[in-house]
Amino acid sequence: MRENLPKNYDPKEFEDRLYGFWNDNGYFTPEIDENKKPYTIMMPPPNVTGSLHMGHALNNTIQDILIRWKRMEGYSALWLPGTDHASISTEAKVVEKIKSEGRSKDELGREGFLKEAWEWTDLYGGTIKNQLKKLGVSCDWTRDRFTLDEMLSNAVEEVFVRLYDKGLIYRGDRIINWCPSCHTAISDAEVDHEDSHGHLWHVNYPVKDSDETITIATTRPETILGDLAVAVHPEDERYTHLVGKTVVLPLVGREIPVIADNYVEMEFGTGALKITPSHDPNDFEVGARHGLGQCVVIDEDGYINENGGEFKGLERFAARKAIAEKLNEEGLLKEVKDHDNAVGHCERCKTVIEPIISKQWFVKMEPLAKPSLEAYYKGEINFVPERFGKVYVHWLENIKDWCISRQLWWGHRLPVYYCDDCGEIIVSREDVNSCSKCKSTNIRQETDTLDTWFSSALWPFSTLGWPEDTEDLKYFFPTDVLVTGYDIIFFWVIRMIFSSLEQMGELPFKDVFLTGLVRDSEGRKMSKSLGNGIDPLEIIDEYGSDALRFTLITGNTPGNDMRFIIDRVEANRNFANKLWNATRFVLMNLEENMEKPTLEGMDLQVEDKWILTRLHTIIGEIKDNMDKYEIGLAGQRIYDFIWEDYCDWYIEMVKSRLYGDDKESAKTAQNVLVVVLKETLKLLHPFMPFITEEIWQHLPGSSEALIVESWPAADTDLVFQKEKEDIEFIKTAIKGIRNARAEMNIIPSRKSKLIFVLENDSLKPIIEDSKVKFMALASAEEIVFEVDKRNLGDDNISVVLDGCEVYLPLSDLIDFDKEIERLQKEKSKLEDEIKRVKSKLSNEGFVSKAPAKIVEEEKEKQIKYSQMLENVLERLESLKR
RNA sequence: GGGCGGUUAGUUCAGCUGGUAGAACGCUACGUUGACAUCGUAGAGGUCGUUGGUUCGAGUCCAAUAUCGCCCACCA
Repeated sequence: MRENLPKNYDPKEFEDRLYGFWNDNGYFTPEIDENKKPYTIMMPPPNVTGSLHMGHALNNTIQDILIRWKRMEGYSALWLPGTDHASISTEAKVVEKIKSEGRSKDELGREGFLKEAWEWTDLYGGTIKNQLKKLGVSCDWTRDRFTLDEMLSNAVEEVFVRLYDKGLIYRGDRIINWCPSCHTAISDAEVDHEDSHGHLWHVNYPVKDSDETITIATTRPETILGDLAVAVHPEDERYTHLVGKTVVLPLVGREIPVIADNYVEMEFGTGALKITPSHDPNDFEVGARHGLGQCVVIDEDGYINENGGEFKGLERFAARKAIAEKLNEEGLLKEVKDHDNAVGHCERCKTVIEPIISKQWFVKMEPLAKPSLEAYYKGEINFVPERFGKVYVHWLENIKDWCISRQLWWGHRLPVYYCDDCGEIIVSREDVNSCSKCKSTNIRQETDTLDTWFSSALWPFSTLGWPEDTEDLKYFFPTDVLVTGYDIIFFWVIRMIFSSLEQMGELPFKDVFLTGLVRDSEGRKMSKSLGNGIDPLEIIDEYGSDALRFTLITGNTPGNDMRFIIDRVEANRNFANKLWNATRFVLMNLEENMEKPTLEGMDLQVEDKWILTRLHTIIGEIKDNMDKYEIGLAGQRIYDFIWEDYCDWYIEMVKSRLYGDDKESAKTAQNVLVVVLKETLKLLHPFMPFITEEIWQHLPGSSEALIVESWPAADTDLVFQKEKEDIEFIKTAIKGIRNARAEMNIIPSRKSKLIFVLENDSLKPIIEDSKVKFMALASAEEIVFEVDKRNLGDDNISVVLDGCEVYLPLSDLIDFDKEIERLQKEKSKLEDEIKRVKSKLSNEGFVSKAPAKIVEEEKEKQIKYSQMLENVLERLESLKR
């Protein structure tokens, strides 16, 4: 059954195969088991027609690590995947597609367009899911959801109706952000403000029946056409006498009042502000306060309408230019200044947003925001890293009503019906055919659809079957952690929280793990327009999924942006290769008949106890790291353990036993090698699932699948303090000897005799016990002990250690000047150390105030280093003679 | 105008509740020892942006400041 591992690490050979193996065996699908604790993560649904980018790769890797870890810890772990219909984004793609075929939305009509959209979805909907599989995501595909699924659409309707009935959804004429290109309203969150260089036009408005003029300042002269007042600050003495008077609107001739309002900043511009209630959110407010009414001059396409007189039909920016010119001609343009300000752009298409008055549907936010803030203040929401809590609070404290209606077709149509006879508005879960008030059948459904985030806000529970009281919902809700990018806190995280508090009465998750952005190697945001995006699939193809995953989660911290450096992927691929080859080594040295590796009845040697101690130490440390979401640190610890402790030291130390005559000792080593390797594979599995599973299945005594093995627990019976210290000493000695030999340019093939001169007997058994290790790892040919170093000649290299000196007689090879130089270096190192320790210990404050333990350690160091220095000095003296 | 983050070895980044600065890559020298050259051994490289403060002791806490970047924001 056990076959050999192929000679080369080739992730392509097994990654897809293992994904299929896991998925086909149902390992991703958790059982609803009351004896187990649930652990739930909802995958942030990518756009249904999107494709995988590094951001997805990062946060899905994190989720996969968490879910695999918890699954191994024995939880019933559900990771629910799905996709988002992404209304505006998908609709734009479909519009573009039909446009390229010479057709338009209007031609197709609603039904026809939706048919196209579904075809598009069917065509591209599977793409990102298949790409995610390449990454190794162990999510439950049997519970795959789509925001337009019937089940989720029911949830959307239910929430809409409930909120409406509670008065939390209302319809109204408000000033909203209009995208003239996407031809829909969008919410505040969907507007990107970009600083742009513009101008500040100072325009004279003549005061009626007077020679006076009042000069206003505006960045948007085209909106003059819609002005309904000029406002000044109530306390602005320059204008007090004009308040209440009337001015004549240039170009238009309309007579409008001068009003006083606190909103006006006296210092800005001229201190006089034109008021255009229909095309500026602030002016809208001012206008409402003063009962100015409305005057719409820009239409939904961004063109001046019939209210614009001679400018009718001009595009808004052309109108700006034309109007500025006309004002200039008429001598009303006092001056034009350069002026930078933030201009709102459509997040999706980058078109400049036009604030317009429009009848739209809104969610009243204040009552929903309040509980969300309270939950946070009570400490019930844990942001990782914590600082994002402030972002959350700031947004909620300044929240405005949420415009949820979109003039789009791809999405959830509002469950709203209008009676054309009596004007009744009916909001209903079921289709409405007749008016509940006048019984008329002259009924039509609202044509608008909902903001795509309205449905994703319900994701944590709509995916589990809510509003039905399903078994899934009862068992898996609330979820445990949300993993997503900090850029969608406003769009999504907050909305899920208030939606869940409102509908479910509890938080949708306890922890919010926020990832940073993956940038290119120069720190730029990856973007299509720059063409600097790195395709995760290409990386996987070249280096393997495990290498990519490991790269994404190490060497960075949550919430901080990271640069994608290809060299790091290569390094991690090399790490996988290292593990692969270490396994091959273990396998080729196993007895054919080994069935189940065990520590039972084994006569553990000192290095066996050392590696077990190291293993069980990191098991504990990794648990701590994982509990704190320090997954990068956890990964780093396993990496170091495998490469340094296991490969560089343990395997090397154990080789002589494997090849030696002592069969029992060899057998013990074999068992420890496999036992430790298998525990290590478990620890590494969440991070590098493919290679670990592949190796696992090749090892003796393995269960059928590592993915469902249980997570290692730290075992104090396998922590051996004495043996650990002994091996640490041996390592230091070997390193010291190697160092000395390298500095003296002694080639490794030239073996040397090691003469140990001990300060006392305590080290003797330890050294004797490790004779073989010195032979192998320090190129020794013989080990002897000498009591009196005066018996040794000068033709030695001397390595000074804590508690002993090691002499290497290599008379013919020794360049004494070099040896003196080397010892001088040792000397100054030790002197520096002693100086540091002494100054610390002579500091009255340190000795009296620092913890006794720290002081004691420093004292011990002083003695140790002094002794070592003495030995070095002695040695130097004898060489100089 | 507010808020936040970065500033640590040539490069990319770690560094938890303060106690002699770490990794990877790169670089230098050596190495065909029976897993691995996608490797091994050894080495060089840092006044932890600057200035103050708290402390016996600060990369680590506090305050200023410089610089880069991000987010929010109704001075038109």
